[in-house]
Amino acid sequence: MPRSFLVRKSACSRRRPNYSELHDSSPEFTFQQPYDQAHLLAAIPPPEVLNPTASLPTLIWDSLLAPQAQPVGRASLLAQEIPKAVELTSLSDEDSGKGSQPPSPPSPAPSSFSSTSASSLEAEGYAAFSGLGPLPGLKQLAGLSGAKDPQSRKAFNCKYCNKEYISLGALKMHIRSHTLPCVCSTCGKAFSRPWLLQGHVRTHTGEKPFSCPHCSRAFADRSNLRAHLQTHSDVKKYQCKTCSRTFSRMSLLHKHQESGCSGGPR
DNA sequence: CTGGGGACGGGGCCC
DNA sequence: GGGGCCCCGTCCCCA
Repeated sequence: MPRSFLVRKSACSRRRPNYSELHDSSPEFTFQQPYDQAHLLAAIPPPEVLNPTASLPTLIWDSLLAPQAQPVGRASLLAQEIPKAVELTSLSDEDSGKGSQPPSPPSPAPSSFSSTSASSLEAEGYAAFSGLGPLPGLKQLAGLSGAKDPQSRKAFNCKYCNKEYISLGALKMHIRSHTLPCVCSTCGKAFSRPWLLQGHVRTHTGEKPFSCPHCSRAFADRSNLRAHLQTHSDVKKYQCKTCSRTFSRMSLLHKHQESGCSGGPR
C-alpha cells in the first residue's frame, strides 16, 4: 500500500481530518492560518499548459512491462511499516476508528547530539523512542554503523521499517515519511516533504494551477492532470493484452483483468 | 461495473 | 548533501 499512512478514511474524515491533537512539537514546515498565500503563490508556478504532444502518448505500453508498479513488493513492505510506525509514534488519535492520521512527529531531538549527518539523522527519529538509552542502541536500529564500514558496504537501514538504502540521503528522505515533519496548520495533517504539504494546502485553498490545454478543467495536482489528459486520447496508455482494449489508468486495466477479461473488445 | 477525479506517496533527477 | 521538482503510481470516492 503505497500510501504509507493511509488507512481507510470515513467520508467525513477524508475532507476534514482532525489532527489537531497530534502535534506537540514544532514542525519543520507549517503554513500559517490564514494560508500563507504569499509564500504559496510565490512557490507555485503560474497556470501551466503542458505540451499536448508530450502528454498524449501514442505508444501503448505493454501491460506486462509497463509500470513496474511492484504492487506486491511495495504493498507488503509498507504493510509492515504501518504497525511499526503506529507503535513507535504512540498514535493516540484513533477516534472513530478511522486511523488515517499520520504518526505524530517526534519531539525535538536532544540537543546533545553531535552535528554529523549520521547523528542528526539518528536524532531525527530518535525522539520517537521515548526514554531510550544512549545512541549506540539506536545505531543498531538504524544500521548506520555498518554503513560506515567501507569493507562491509552495508546498506543504511531504516529503524522504523528496516528498509535498506544505499545512500544516507535516500534513507534520510525515507525517514521523513515516518517522521512527517511538514504539518498543515489548517487541519494538522502531516507530510514528509514540503511540496507534498503545498499540494495538500491547495485542497484547502482550491487553487488549481494545472490547466488542461484541451478543455477548461484545471487541477491542483499535475499527476491528476496527466491522468485527465488520457481521457482526451483515443488510444489510452494501458492496454489489455487479451482484448487489446486500452485504459487511461493502470488501475482500470487491473480492474478489467481481475474482473475477467472476456477476450474481445467491448 | 466502469471511468474519472481527488489526494497523496516514493524514487529519481537536477540544481 | 539537501531541497525542489517531476514522474509514476496507488487508493478512495463518486457519477
